[in-house]
Order: sequence, then structure tokens, then C-alpha cells
Amino acid sequence: MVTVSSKGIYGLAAMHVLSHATNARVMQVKEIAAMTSLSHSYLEQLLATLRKSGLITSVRGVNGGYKLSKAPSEITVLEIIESLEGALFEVDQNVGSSVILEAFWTDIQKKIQALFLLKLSEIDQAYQPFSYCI
Amino acid sequence: MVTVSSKGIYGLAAMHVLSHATNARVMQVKEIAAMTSLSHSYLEQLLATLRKSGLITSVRGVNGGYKLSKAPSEITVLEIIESLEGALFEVDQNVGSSVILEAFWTDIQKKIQALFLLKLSEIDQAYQPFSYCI
DNA sequence: TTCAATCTTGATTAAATTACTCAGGATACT
DNA sequence: AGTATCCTGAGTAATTTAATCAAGATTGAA
Repeated sequence: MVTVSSKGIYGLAAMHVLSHATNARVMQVKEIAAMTSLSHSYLEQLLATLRKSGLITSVRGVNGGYKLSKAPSEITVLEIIESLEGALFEVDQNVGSSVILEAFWTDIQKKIQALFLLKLSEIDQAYQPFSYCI
Repeated sequence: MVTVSSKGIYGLAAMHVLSHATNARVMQVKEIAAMTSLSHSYLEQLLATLRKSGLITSVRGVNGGYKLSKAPSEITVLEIIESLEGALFEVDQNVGSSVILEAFWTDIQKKIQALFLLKLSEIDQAYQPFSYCI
């Protein structure tokens, strides 16, 4: 019903790294792998999925790599997670045949989904460890 | 990292049924199975786990069954889910070696946990489909 | 043109998890 | 004694996870 496994966590890490690439510069799998501590081949698999979802764009050949398809302010964490893990929720019928519980789970679902609607760019803004309000 | 599978959903359904048993009357597995549409043997397995966690109490022998160990107002959905599925979250180190992402995931974790701190009794209060405020 | 760097794809796999089933044992009321 | 219950542990098929690996496709540069 709800699942966020390491695949989604790794994927967000990769996207987060890409969001810091200066001015639409493509980053190589090698670089991203080094920064996220992921294996090259596994990361390739994740990036392939993210590319098929349209979240990132690839450039092939020498000096190729990946970059975000959109600005980090236009990509939500939910999109990233769902791209890699499928729908965050399956709307499950017949929860013990209880109408009340179905309403409960639907509500939980809505609330968790809302948590993940954060934009990629907002992660830095919200969780930057050393931020100074002048 | 986050997982709520059907086991937790079924378990909540069973506990919800038990919370409606009149005045500490024990309910048989058979009855609960009928009300939740679960198979007798699978439900037994779930109830055994819930009992070992101290959430429900059993009475053996003829006319035995299960009942809640505490009032529905003293049992949270989180306790039920975690009893069956283990910790809702694993605090995962080294999320792509990023301090910011670690802070993000810790925060998400806290917020999701908060959603599940709802009391068993509060489910009915909050999601009763036909409730009238006089 | 050739080569090497890079993305791309598909096959494969070991381990873990899920969602069960089943057979029989233990207990206690009648 | 007998039977209705809970109780336990073993077993299992299917799926998912978290990868690895080999080889193909593309393109910039020498």
C-alpha cells in the first residue's frame, strides 16, 4: 500500500545531485555515482527509468551525460519516487469490508501524498543545515 | 524505508472489529474472519502477533477468543501497524552521502509517524460516514 | 575514418519479503 | 471424555528488491 524503498531514496539522491549541476551542464553517470555512493550499473538502471519518465534528459556519446528536463522548482519528490517505485499507493478496495477504514486509508493516502509534493528545489531551502536569515 | 502492506491493513481491520465488541466480550477468530473477509488461518497468524505485542488478550478453550488489552482510546494505529510490520521506518544512514537529504527523510519520517498516532477510537469519530452534529 | 567515451538495453540472479496454507498441539469448558 | 477454541511452527509459491554483467548504439575528437 505505501512503499518507499531504497530505490526511491537513491533516485531522489541522484536527482538532488543533478539539481546542483551548474547551468544545464550534463553530468556523467560516473560523477553522479561518485557523489551518491551508488554503483555505476545500478545507478544507470535508475537513470534509465527517470529518463523514460521524462524527468531527466540524456546526451549520448563522448562528453554526454544527464541533466534535469525541467527546473528543480518544477519537479516534485513525489514524481521522482513514483517514477521509480510505481504509484505510492494502491487504492485498495475491501479493507476488511469496512467503509470507515476505507475512508481512513484514503485520507492517510492523501496526507502522505501531500508530504511528498515538495519541490526538488524546496529541499535545499527547507533543510539546508546552515542557513542564515539576515 | 516506509512500508505498510496488506498485513498492517488487515491487522487494523481486525483490531477495529475488536474495538466494537460489546463490553470486553471476547470474539472468536471465526467471527473476526467473517467480518474482515480474511481467511481463518491467516488471521490466526496476525492475531498471534498482536497478542505477543500485548495489544490483545486471548482466552483459550471453549468459548474462548480475543479481546483488546486496553481501551480503543489507548491504542494507536501506529502500534498496530508496527506490531505486524516492524518499525514503520528504518533510519537509513548515508542517503547518497547527503546531510540535507538525511534531514529531509528524518522530517518526512516524523510527519508520517504523526499521521499514524491516531487512536483506534478516533477512527470512528473522524471517519464515521453518517455523523450528525446536533 | 577510427577510436574511445558515453549512454542504452536486456538478461540474469541471489536474497528477502509477502501472503498465505496446513497439520497438529495445548487448553479448558461442558 | 470430548469438543471447541486458541497456538505454533513448518512450508511454499509468487513477487519484489537490489543489484551485476555483457554487449549494443551514439557521437565527439584525434
